[in-house]
Amino acid sequence: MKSTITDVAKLAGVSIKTVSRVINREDSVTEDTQNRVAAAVKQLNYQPNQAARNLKGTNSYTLGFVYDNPNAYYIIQMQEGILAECHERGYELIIHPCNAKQVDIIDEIKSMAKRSQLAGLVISPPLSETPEVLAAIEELNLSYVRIIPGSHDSVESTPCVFVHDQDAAYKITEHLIQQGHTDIAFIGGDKEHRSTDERLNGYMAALKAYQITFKTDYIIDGQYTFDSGATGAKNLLGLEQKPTAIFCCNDEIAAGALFAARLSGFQIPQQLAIAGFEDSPFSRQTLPQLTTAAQPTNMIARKAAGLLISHIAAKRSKAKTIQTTVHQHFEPQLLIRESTQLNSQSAKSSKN
Amino acid sequence: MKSTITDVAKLAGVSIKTVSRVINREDSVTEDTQNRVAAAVKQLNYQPNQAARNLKGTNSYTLGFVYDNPNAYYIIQMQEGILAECHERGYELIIHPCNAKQVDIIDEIKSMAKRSQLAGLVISPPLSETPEVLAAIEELNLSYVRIIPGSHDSVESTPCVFVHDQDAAYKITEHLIQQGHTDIAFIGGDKEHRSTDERLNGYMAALKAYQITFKTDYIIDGQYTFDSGATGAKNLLGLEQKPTAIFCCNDEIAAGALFAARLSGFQIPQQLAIAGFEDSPFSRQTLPQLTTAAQPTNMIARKAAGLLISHIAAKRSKAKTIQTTVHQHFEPQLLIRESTQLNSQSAKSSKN
DNA sequence: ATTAACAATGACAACGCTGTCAATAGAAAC
DNA sequence: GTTTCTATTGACAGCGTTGTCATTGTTAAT
Repeated sequence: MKSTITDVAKLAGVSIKTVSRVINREDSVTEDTQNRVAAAVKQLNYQPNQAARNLKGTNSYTLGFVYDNPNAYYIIQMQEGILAECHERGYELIIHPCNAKQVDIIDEIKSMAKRSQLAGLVISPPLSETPEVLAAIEELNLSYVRIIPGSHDSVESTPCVFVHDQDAAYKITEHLIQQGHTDIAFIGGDKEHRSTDERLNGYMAALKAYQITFKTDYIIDGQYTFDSGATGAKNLLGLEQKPTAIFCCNDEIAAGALFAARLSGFQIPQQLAIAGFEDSPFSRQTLPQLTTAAQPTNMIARKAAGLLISHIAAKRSKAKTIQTTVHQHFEPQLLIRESTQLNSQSAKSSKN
Repeated sequence: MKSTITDVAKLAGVSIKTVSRVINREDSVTEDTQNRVAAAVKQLNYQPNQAARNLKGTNSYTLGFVYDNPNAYYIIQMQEGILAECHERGYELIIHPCNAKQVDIIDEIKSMAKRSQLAGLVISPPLSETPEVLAAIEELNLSYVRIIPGSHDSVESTPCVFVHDQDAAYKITEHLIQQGHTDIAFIGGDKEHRSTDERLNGYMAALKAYQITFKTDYIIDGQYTFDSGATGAKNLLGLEQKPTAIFCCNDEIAAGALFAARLSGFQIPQQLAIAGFEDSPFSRQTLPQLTTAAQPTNMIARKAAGLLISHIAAKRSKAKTIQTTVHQHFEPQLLIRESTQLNSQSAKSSKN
């Protein structure tokens, strides 16, 4: 039933080593031989045994994904992207949820990396922003990619995928401006998260570009929670000069703001436009649905995994020039829905 | 740096086989020897190499988790539970998201099971309710556990963890009754999901137990969506004799119902009580927060993985009596929050 | 024509662990 | 005291793959 490299070799009439060569795309194999082997592989439905491949100490075909993030939706997207890439490139993935605040987090990561003989690690925010964690991995001499909000100006010599929150925030703000708004407020997320700053910067940049002077009253500190959005909106709507639009730092905040505003009798979007950020399920679980910005998390994760695998391969083949830094830009997508759009067909809401 | 079983054996002054015995908790090892080995393991910070363990064809220490579920929150909980158990018992986990509607799903599962040399599979709903998938796994002669809504009356001879949605629904309904309600409506989820029926049964049972005659008007078909909740509530509140409480089949529906009710000017919970189901993040993202029922998904998953591992171990040791069927009951937890509770301190809402 | 160089392939060991079976030692039975 | 049993331990092969190095055949250089 289960075929091994030996079976393939026999069928193809070559040695197991040659089969191995074909599998691993090494050079020095005749095209003819390659074809014969490929045919045999197909016929026997042969799958290399991962355990055996990993055993030969030198290299491994297992990646790790370490995360600490309360947002299940984000993680699942991430994970599925990484898995897709791993699958395609013949790697396995070990997933490791953890708690950044835990004392022995460093040991834990080290221990898992060792136990599973990882070839590399994919690290998502906020872990990817934690210097101690990065230092620990560096020390293990393990390859890794980080996914981080920001732009590549700031950054050192390790593979990274940058998520351009700032651009996305700019786009959203711009959209609000184009809808005719000039009194646009901003409700922020947790200050420790780099993303909050990024998004605020995008907001400011858009205002500036359109020569709208911003009011400090309109910038509200908050957290990434529903309550924070509700409170923020209540405060904003109690101002002398109310804003006509609110850009919320994520969808949860926006959902809270929307709820509070509607309860206070505001018509959305007629009297107040509200935009979120992230394209989480929350943005579709409101009435009306929220305009938001989507980062292609799945693709970002996939790209990150791809980068990592290539990096590992380069390292393996002792390439003199390992291209250590790789920049990757992802265009965020603006999802315009009913919460900001005045005219249009989408008024019939409710039935999707 | 990285120590192997040989290093441990040397340090402990025993053979590698003995170390192996201690690691795998086989019998026939003196307590004294065990201690010596354990000490050496600790001193060297030894971790068995998983790849090598898996290599010896006969058994593997890798489990698989196959899922197809749109609910990210549920999957993450599930996954973390399984991972915790795997970690504790020295197993690894390969995660495989998939699409049940895909044509070649069966082949896909077979292929992954083979490639990763899985020792067993954990299957969650709705895949765990799909006969073809189960048949395929059966054919692979692979151990597996299923997690399914229902009770053990119905079921065959494979390890299962049953999630008693009915009991939980009963509890919620009972809670509403105890709050003084008699006009209690029900908004259901998708009909294809077994859980919808289970929850409806619980609702009916509670009404019956308290001798409340139910009105067919009060039972609304729906889907597991926010919109469905909003529409359902609107209809219910348009009835001649309005219900004073609504039990929604999950939290998304409840969030929709809550939103619609508040917009129509109803005070929650004073004029209308609303309860959800699942304890998803949605239940905390409303104003007021939703009463709901929590299934301990994490623990359920953990238990399932534990069951599977034990089952595999039994099979391995050629135990004459493999206990094939295992029933496991989990007590759902009632989370009473502001959306149903009239009196009480929790009125101060909003600030958690 | 002879040699050197290179491209393509194969033989074989090794990776770290567990299964099998043999060896030892002490206890129990004769 | 000798034999049998049992509990504890160890020696060694082998899992499926890749790395190393040797071998073959072919082409280019002399």
